Amino acid sequence: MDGLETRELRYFVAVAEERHFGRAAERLSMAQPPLSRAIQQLERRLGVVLLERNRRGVSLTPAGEVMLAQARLALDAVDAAVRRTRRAAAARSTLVLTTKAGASHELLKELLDAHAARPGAVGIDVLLCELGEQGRLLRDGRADVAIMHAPFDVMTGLDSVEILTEGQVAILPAAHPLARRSSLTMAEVSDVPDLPIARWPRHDYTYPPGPGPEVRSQSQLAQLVALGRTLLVIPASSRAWQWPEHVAVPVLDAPPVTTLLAWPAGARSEALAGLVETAGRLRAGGAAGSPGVS
Amino acid sequence: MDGLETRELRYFVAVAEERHFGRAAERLSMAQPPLSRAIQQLERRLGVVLLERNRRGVSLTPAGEVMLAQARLALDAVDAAVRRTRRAAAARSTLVLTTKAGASHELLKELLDAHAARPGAVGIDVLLCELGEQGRLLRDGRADVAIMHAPFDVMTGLDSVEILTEGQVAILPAAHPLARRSSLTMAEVSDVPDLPIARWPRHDYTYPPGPGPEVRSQSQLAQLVALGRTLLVIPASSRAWQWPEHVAVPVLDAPPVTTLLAWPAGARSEALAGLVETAGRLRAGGAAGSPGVS
DNA sequence: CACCTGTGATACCTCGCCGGTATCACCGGT
DNA sequence: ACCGGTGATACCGGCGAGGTATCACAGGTG
Repeated sequence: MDGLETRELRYFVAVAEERHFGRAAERLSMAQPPLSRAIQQLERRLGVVLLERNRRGVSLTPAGEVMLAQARLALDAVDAAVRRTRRAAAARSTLVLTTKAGASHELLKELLDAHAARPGAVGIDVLLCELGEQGRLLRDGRADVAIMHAPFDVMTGLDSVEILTEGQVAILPAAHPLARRSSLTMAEVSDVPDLPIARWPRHDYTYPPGPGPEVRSQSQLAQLVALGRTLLVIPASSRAWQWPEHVAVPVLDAPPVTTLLAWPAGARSEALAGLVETAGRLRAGGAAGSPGVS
Repeated sequence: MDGLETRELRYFVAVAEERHFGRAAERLSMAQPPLSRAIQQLERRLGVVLLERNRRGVSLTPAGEVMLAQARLALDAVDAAVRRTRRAAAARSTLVLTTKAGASHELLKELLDAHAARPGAVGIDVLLCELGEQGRLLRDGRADVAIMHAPFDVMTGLDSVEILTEGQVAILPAAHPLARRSSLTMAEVSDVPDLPIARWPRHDYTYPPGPGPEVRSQSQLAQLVALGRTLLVIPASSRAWQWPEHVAVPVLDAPPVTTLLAWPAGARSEALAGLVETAGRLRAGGAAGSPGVS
């Protein structure tokens, strides 16, 4: 009746992402015909058509979209099982903490120092990641705990404790007229003709239309900011973006950003509980929860 | 490098749960030798010893315990992928709502009526389950939404909206001395010699020690209550437990029970959002969140 | 309009590995 | 010493995963 091996899920994800059997087969290091057959078998077993075979590659049916999202989650869960089991077997266990490169420098340092000061605290490995990759890393077991930022990061499936809430500032070239202002509004910064806001790729790797430059990474964006080609609205504490030739002006009506310490819902470990308690103590902001130690 | 087919996870879970290769093989409808080999191969690929082979069956290493928990989650995620994809393909989609049999009768009826009154509301199938099975059903895709009760049910990985908070009552035989009281305390009901509180099995199927009868299902417990062999502390609205020959006495210091409508974190569907909104409107208690519709 | 190109599907074959049977090695309790 | 029950090993057979060759089809393109 059921079954569904991870192999089939991996195949489907490859085809769904590449939208092309040939490229997917190449990515999977296999020939195209068995891949076609495997997908057909998957569709037969599910009793559901997942792909529309067009003349130029394939496209996803609505059910296929659901399958893609669910298959990614399931594959992440399998990866997490492997990683967490391996780490559980390693004698000296450490916590892997992941955070967006450049964000919350002082806060992270403070947290690590406070944690290291605890008697019997386990070591913490810091794993820097891009953009909103923290959730993925937590879900597939590459990380145990993450520093994330509401309302930007998707927190579904994660538990978290609040560390810090702060306002946002606009980063502008010092010579720009707006740089002399003591404060700004979102309406003002979102429509500055000579400093259009950068555009990030969507999930399908295309870019939304607009005048701003296209960027794919934080370092590209940093370069553009340094060149005075775009402006940025970021949490006040993100020092990594601040150069001498730029100024930071508070944006009054930008939504406040909350820095959170997050972990996979249901995680149960002594070490994690200790770190979360340390974080909660660091800033006695309202705790949203705490990892259970059964 | 990695791989890990769900077959291997299923095999491991069977052996870990049965703590016996032979019984696990029988449960899997296969012979014992290939099962042994598959587990050995799994351990080799992970580079981790998961099982201690004792003379009388097997026991789990600490890493094996981690693997068991993670493998269950991963297998649930795979099942969920299948179920959600099939349901996405079914033209006329319905929501599957699950709830503990017997709990929150009136509330559920009210919710279903209110939902049915909405224009364009999708159908709702009700799936009755045992004990704290709701979370499992949500995680493996057999249900889309559940009625759960804090602080009893584990809410990790789930989003929820509060529907109702209420006190708890003790259910006693009408003839019992305590039944004439207008209220009771936990201290009083937890130590009634002739009505010892029933004991539920732990996860390893053993029972905690104590004088109370051992029960494995709600219906067994109902039978014992009807026989006047045990007492019960339950939410005031759980009518299913109330017979003419019993009385309900409020227990003043019992923790209040909150009835919640819960769904898998990250679920995104128009139909679910509608139901959640209806539930939130039903009782304008504080909403803990709402499912995103991207 | 014939032809070439690039797509996924089909036909057919091979061989790896998954599972079955038979048996062993080990040990604990009579 | 013996027997029963455990998991491990040896060996074998068949299914199915994957490879190669090829087809069917639809668009461009001269």
